[in-house]
Parts: sequence; structure tokens; C-alpha cells
Amino acid sequence: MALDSKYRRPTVDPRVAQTRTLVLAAARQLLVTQGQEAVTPTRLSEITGISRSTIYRNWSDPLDIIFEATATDIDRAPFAPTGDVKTDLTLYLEALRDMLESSNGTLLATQIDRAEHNPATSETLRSIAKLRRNLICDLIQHPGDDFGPGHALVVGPLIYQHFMARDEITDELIELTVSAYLHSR
Amino acid sequence: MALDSKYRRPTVDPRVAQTRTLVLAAARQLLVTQGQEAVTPTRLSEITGISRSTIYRNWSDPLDIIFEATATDIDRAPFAPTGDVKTDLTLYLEALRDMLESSNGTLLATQIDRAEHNPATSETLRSIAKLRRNLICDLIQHPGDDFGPGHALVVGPLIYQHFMARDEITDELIELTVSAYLHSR
DNA sequence: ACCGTTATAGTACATAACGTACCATAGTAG
DNA sequence: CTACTATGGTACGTTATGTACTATAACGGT
Repeated sequence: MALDSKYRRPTVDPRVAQTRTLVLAAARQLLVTQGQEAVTPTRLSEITGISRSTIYRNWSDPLDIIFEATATDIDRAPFAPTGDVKTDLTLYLEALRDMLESSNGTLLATQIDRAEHNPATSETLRSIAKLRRNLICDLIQHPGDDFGPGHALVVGPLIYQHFMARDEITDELIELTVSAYLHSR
Repeated sequence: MALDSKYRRPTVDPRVAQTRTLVLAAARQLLVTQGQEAVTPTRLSEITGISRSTIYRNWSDPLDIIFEATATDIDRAPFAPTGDVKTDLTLYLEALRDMLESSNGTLLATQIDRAEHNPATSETLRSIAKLRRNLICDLIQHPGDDFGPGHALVVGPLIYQHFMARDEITDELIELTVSAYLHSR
């Protein structure tokens, strides 16, 4: 082998970065518009113009593409708390509604499905939930450690309404959720 | 054509019934153990011993198999209300937890994903949610019509905890959910 | 600017799954 | 018994898969 340290690459090769960006973007597009079964090396190659062999070299298992395409950027919503608990919870849930109704909502549905068989995806969801939990802890000005599973009460109703009842998340539902949670403490 | 009415079949051919039952059972097994991408005519044929051509004849589109395999029996939980609202809600949520933690929970995750692109699956989820809503309406002895999106508050937290936080549904969470809902009315 | 290294495009290939067509056989129901 | 129909099995062309290999272009330290 004898790797010559003179020619080791400290930074990411821009060609690799480009390939990854384009393919993952195309994967997200396919996931949102057509679903998981549409995300194949051949179709990704057709869409991006990137050679099929290049895709195989960058991902040893094509299923990893779906994982990576959904593993990032799902829950990132800019959020500026006002300090008033009720207002902040309402604002947070409105941001959550926007996320669910955007294409990220579809990506999240993909994750929910894949998490059942893919430990890495399950772990991704779990860690995002942890971030969400901490954010809500801050919003309600709670110590944080004894908050327990409470944030499920705040987020759950919207998740259910969107993914299972397949119905609109109305302002009324958000108001109900916030007040139900605040009354219970 | 001139269909001879003497030879029309009023009932379902038992051979067809058998084929459908075996294939759909195998599809559920594959969905639970390996996920959607494992449900293919070839593998279903291998598992069931039913000829591949027979599968193609019974389902013009193989994706219909996944739809049919998940479209039934998901939410059916025997339930005997006691009359006490708090008790009944708790019992209901415990039954829901059992469903989520069974293989039906995995089938539900499949539906959540597919509903994003398949209107029929979306409609299935919606109608099941309607049944659930009416059941909960009865439990809390509510007129039913002005109940609105309230049942999302009852069911949502468990759904979130299971599919997104990917954490255990504890007795504490069920208790929290029930009391939060009851306090809000 | 040079040059060793590395990623990509393109091609080829064996393998497997797909979807359809066809036919002989066995089961169904009047 | 008989008309009908579903199944099993086979064959076939098509498409996708995953791997291997080569020539070319881009990268980045010197």
C-alpha cells in the first residue's frame, strides 16, 4: 500500500461534494414526487446526468442514498421565542405545521417507514426528537430534566392529524393542543 | 361476447380466495420483516408456492398488493367500555399501544409512507381515523358532532412517541395524555 | 506550471427481475 | 356431464442491477 502522506487529501474533493449534492437532491425530489421505489441508481443517473457507475462508487448500497437524502434538514425551522409560553408554543406548532405541509413532511413519512427496519434512520428520528424535546423544554421554561415524555403531548396531535387522520391542521387544533397542554400542568 | 348467464359466477371462486389470502399474508410478513422493497411478485411466489403468473393475473399492478395487504385489520381492537371516562380512555390508549407495538404498527408505518403518493391508502387512513374519532366520541359521552379535531389530542401523543420519538409508550405517558385531555374540557 | 493522485464518464458484461403470452391441466358450478 | 375459469409451468423480450475496466479530466501539494 504505502500511502504517500504527501498526497493525502485533508479536505473533501469538490467533485465528490458536487456528486453527493446533486444525487441527494435528485433523490429527495424523487422521494417527494414518486416515493421510495422510484429512487434507483438508474433514475438518479438519468435525472442528474451523473454516470451510473459514479453513483455505485459513492454509495456501496443504494439504500444508503435514501437514508442520507432524508437524514438531514428535516426539522430545521428558524424560531424566535418571545418569552410568553402560550405564544411561543403556538408559534412553534405553526412552524411545525409548515414543515409537515412542505415537501419535508413527505420525507418525514419516508423516515417513519424506513425506521421500522433501518436502525440508522430510527436513531436519526430519535435524536431529532431529543432536540425537539429540549427546544420545547426551553419554551415552557422548564428545568428540562424532569420534563419526561411531555413534549409528545405538544407535538403529537399535529403529527396524528397530518399523517393518520390525513386532515388539515387548523388553527383551532393548534389552539386546542396548546391550551390542553397548559391546563394539564 | 355473449356471456352465457347460466355460467356466470355469483360467489367468489374458492381458488381465487385461497390465492388472495396466501399472497396477502405473505406480503404482510415481508412488509413487517423486511419492508416495502421486499414485496415483489418473485419473492411472494417463492414464499407461497403460488405461480408467479397467477400473482400477475390477480393483481394487474404489484403495488396494489401492498395496498391490499395493509388496507385491512390494522386498527381492530376489541374494546369493552366501562362507562367511566377516565378508565375508558386509559384502556383505549393501552389497546392502541398494543397495536402499535405489534406487527400492525409496522404495517401502519407503511401506510403512512404510501399515503403520501397513493390516494387510496390516504383514504383508508382517513376513514379509519373517522371510526376512531367516533369511538372516542362515545367514550367521552360527547354529542359527537361538535367534537371537532379533539381526538387528535387523545391519540396523537402515542403516535408521536412511537413513530417519531421512537421511544417506549410508558404508563406515565398514557396517564399524562388522558389527564391533559380531561383537564382541557 | 508540474505531477502524483483521484474522481468521473463511458462501456461491457453476467445475472436477475420484470411483465406478457401461451397452453395444458385441474377445479368449479350449474 | 359440460361450459367455464383459475392455476402451474414455460418461454420470451425487455429492463435494471451490480461489477469490472479504461481513458479522461480535475484536484491539490510542491
